[in-house]
Amino acid sequence: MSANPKDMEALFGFFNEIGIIAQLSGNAFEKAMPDGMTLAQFSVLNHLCRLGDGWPPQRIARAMQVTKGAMTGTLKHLEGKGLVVITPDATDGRAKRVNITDEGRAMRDACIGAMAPMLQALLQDFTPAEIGAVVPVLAAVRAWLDQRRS
Amino acid sequence: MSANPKDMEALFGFFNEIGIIAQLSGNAFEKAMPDGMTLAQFSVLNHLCRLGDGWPPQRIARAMQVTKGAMTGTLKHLEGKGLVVITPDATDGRAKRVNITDEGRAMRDACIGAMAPMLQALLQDFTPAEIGAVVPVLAAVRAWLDQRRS
DNA sequence: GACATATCGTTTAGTGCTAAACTATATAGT
DNA sequence: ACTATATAGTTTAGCACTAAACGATATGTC
Repeated sequence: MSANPKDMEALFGFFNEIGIIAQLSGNAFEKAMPDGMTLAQFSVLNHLCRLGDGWPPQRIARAMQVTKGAMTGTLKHLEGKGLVVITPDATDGRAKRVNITDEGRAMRDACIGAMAPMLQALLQDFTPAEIGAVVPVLAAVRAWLDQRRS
Repeated sequence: MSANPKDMEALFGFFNEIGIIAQLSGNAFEKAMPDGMTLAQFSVLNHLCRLGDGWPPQRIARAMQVTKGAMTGTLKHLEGKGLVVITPDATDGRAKRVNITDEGRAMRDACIGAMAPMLQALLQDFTPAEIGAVVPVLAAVRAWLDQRRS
C-alpha cells in the first residue's frame, strides 16, 4: 500500500495549484482593497467582527495560524490606522486585549464590498456546486496539516 | 442571476482554506528540506529539471507567476549555493541564461526525497481519488485568476 | 517565600512577495 | 539614422511570514 509515484505526482500538483491560487487570489484581493489594506489585516478585522473582540493577540494569532510575532506586526498596522484598540489586560500583566473600533467595522464592510465584484465574476464562470464540492476536501486537508503541525 | 450571500460566503471560505493550506504546507515542506532550501528555490530547480534549462530569468518568473524582481532574489540565493549558473545571453545584451548545475540536480532530488514522507503520510489518510477529484477544479480556478490578472 | 517553568508580547534576522523607479539594450517608426 | 517605445534585469520600500532570543509576568513546586 506504499505510495506509487503517480499518486505522489498528483499530490504534488495539488499543492502546487493551491500555492499559486493563494498567491494570485491574495494579490487580486489586495489590489481591490481600500487604503492599503492587506489580506492579513482584513482577516483579523473579519475575525473580530464574526467571533467578537476583546481577545488577546496570541489567541488571534492561533486562530489565524500565524506566529505571535507576525500578529504583533499586523496589529500595529491596524492600530496605526485606528481600526483596533489594544489595551492591557487588567487581570494578566502579560496579556493585552484587542478591540475593534467603529472605523474597523466600517473598514471590514468596505473590504467585503470591494471583494464582491471579483467573487461575482467568479460565480459567472463557476457554479456554487462546483466550488462547494471541493471545500470539504480542502477543509479536511487543512485540518490534517494543522494537527500534524503540533 | 446575481450572486446570493450564501454563495459569496462559500466562495470566501474556499479562498480562506486555500490560503491556510498554502501557508501550512509551505511551512511543512520548508522544515523538511535540507540546507535552508525554500519552496521558491526548489520550485525553480524543479522547473529547470523538468522543462530544461538555459531560460532567461524573466521567462522563469512568468512560469512561476512571480515578478522578475522576486526572481532576481531567488536566483541569487541559488547561485550563491552553487545550484545554478547564470551567464549573459550572447545574442541579447539585456538577457541572461540560467543553467542548473549537477549540485542543483542533486539538491532537487534531495528535496523531493525530503518531501516524500509527508506526502506518503497524507496518502494514508486521503485517497488519491479524493485528491485527484479536486485538482481539475483548482486548475480551472488558477487559470481563471491567471487570465484575469492580465 | 523562593525557585523553576511556562506564557505573553516584542524584537531581530532572514526569506519571499509586490510595485515602482532605474539602467541598459533592442526594436520599431519615421 | 534618430527617436520613441518596449523589454531584461536590478534595486528599493513596504508588508507578511518564520524562528529564535529576550524581558516581563504567572503559575507550580518545593
